[in-house]
Amino acid sequence: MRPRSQRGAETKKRIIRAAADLFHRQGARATSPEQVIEASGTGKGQFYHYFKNKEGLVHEVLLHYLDGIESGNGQIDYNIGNWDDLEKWFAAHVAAQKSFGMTRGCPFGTIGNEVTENDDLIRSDMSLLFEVIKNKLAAFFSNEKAAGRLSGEANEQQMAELCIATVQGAMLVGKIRRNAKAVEAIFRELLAQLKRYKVPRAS
Amino acid sequence: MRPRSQRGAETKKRIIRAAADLFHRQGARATSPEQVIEASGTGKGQFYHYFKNKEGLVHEVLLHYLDGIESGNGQIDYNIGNWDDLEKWFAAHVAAQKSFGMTRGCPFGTIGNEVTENDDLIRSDMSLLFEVIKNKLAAFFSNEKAAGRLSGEANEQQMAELCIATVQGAMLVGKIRRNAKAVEAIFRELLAQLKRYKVPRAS
Amino acid sequence: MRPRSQRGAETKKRIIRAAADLFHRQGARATSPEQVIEASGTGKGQFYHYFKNKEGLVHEVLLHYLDGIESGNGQIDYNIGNWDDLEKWFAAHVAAQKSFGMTRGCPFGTIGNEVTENDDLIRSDMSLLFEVIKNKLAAFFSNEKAAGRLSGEANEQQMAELCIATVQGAMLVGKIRRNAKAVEAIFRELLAQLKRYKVPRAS
Amino acid sequence: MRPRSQRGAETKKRIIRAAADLFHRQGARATSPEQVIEASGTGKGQFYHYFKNKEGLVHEVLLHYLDGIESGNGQIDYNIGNWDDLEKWFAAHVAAQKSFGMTRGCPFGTIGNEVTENDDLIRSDMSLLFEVIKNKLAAFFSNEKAAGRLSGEANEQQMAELCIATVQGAMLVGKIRRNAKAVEAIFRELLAQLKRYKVPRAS
DNA sequence: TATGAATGAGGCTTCATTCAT
DNA sequence: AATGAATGAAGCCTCATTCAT
Repeated sequence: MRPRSQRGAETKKRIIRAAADLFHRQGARATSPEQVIEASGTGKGQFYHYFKNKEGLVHEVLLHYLDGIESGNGQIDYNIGNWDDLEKWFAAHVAAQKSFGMTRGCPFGTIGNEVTENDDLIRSDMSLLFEVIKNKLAAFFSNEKAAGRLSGEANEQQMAELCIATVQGAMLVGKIRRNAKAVEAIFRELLAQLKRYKVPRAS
Repeated sequence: MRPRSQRGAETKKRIIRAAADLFHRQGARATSPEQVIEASGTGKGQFYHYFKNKEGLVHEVLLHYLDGIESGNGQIDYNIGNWDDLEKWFAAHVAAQKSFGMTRGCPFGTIGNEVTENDDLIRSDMSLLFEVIKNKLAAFFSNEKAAGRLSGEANEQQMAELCIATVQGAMLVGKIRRNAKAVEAIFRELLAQLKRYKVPRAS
Repeated sequence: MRPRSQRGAETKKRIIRAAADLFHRQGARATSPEQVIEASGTGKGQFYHYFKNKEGLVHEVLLHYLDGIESGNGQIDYNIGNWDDLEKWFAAHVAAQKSFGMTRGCPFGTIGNEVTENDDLIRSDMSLLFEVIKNKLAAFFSNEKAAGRLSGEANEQQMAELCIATVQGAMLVGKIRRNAKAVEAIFRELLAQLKRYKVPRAS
Repeated sequence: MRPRSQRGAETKKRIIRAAADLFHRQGARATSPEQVIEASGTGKGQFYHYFKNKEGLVHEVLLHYLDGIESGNGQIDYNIGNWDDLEKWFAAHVAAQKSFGMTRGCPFGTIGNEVTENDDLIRSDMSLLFEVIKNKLAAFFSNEKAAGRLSGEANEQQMAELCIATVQGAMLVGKIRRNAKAVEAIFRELLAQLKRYKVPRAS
């Protein structure tokens, strides 16, 4: 048996994980606290003990995703050191989608899409999430540029943003079409485009 | 007073328009029939007289969008004849978003993102919608190719899909960031990439 | 084409017949005017043209049944002249039930059961219906008695009432059990009992 | 204040009792959850906390009746040891009906009559209910037979079924007619018939 | 830390009826 | 005689949350 002080933290984690899965499957709006409670095998009291309200849970789910990105413990590896890693990064997104039979989109996009004018907390969480990812991608492009392997014309920030936007849109299309091939084609096209910025190796 | 045969059709249109706006603002899931009823100035009975249920309304809203695309009466002009038109097409998306203070994403994506495993009707409507748009874009690229103005390497279908995915993702990012500049940058980057396929004019 | 003055009467009949079937299947309470309208292939206006309201329809359905009993045009023959006819009368009830796969009870009982304190019109219709049937049965017993074939101890009214009550109860049991055998057994028992009043023929 | 473990159970009982009364008065179909909630002095949430849905409530009401029959705590005593008890059993049904001014039928029949093809849960509950009652009655007849006080010709099961069916039908007729005398006459007739199976005492 | 009873607002839908043509 | 648009009350149920233990 674990030390008492950790039991609670585990319950909370269990709730967050159950919620993340449900949010991914059906969106946060369509997920009721009850469903999360049931899926996590907890009780109503626990839920409101650990989270102020449903919005608080969404917030923590997003922080959990953020942590996964920054710590490298998440589903997808955001540490991109070379073009191969970038290719794998795209591939990992399709793979994740395939693992759910192409019935889900990107977990971030699914939540982000639902924010409205009043959901400032969640919106800023999402904003941060995209920012962090952008920086990871931009860092790679910058490194390449610094090493003289990327054309001076390349705008690293813009390229990174394009990658994020395309991944979001492609996964949406993939879910709508229930078709992985479409997503792969989009990624292939984008990669082909980006690689045109590559500076040919001196022989 | 209107001829009898149009009375009903107008009420229905009014409901669809009110719904489209609410769905765009807050998503279909977060929009209750009651809100639509109120916004359209109708009664509960009328709502269910014209639509089997809420899903039926979403369906008809999507058909309405489809009609707007095909007839050219929609907000955005999908008839693209040259690179300028394409540029305008992207610009129109940002403009639309700006007109709502960057608080909304793409009306299609907003609905599409909410689709779950069981929403087969809506999913196939969305699928058709994207298909139609893709064909409009692909037709432009094909024409360019046929005219020898686009590299033989270009894959028109893939390019079109990339455009769609990027527009969807960019508008999502734009809504999350509440920032039009980001969207514009993404579109600029994408356009720059696509234009690289252009065959330089013979002098 | 029929003379104009009869077309309306036919529509009304069509509504009544559709309603009778639906009431039998699922009860009057569970049957909405809309269902009747749809089943009869009429329009809303017609319904309220011919019937004051839903209660009015139930009323007319019951009058229709009454007419069937009195005219002999109904499903079941209430003209009982000898013990064989009585036996057939019981058998006809089971047969009717079987024709619906034992999923329905007696059409009268199904409607009668639903009356509440305030349904005075329907209650008195039902009362009349039972009265008419009772008289048909009692008449038979009285004739038998007059002919010296039934014991002087026999109370014809009471016997008739017992028959009606048992038929109602048996058909309920039959529907609940989805079992014709049970109904047949009950009728067999009742008939055996009633026949004990028979005066043995002088040899 | 009550021990915690009983708080919920009492609320549930309160709902069941309120529902049983309303179902008896106006049928289950005509009774809305809201009416039950109001009559039981509970809230909507509690209703659906304790019952999956309205059908679940009907189910539990029937189980409650079943318990009343088996435990002997119900309104009517089903433990019949002699002919006097049987007579009292019939009398108790009329008495119950009278206590409501002959405006209600049998609580079981009222619910059972409303059953349709799709109400499998309720139908099987009703089936069980009738089965249990039948067994109680049949046991009495069997005992009498074993003791040589009932003719060997008597079919105990059939007699029991006849009793049940007749009670159901008679109470329906009683409610329709608003007349206790009619019910009493039917019961009198049935009893007279059944007693003819009695074997005369050896002198 | 944990449980689940309690609350009431609101979501989706059907109903019964009336009205205009 | 016929159609179907319009109305609003009500029916069934879920939601998000708080409270008592």
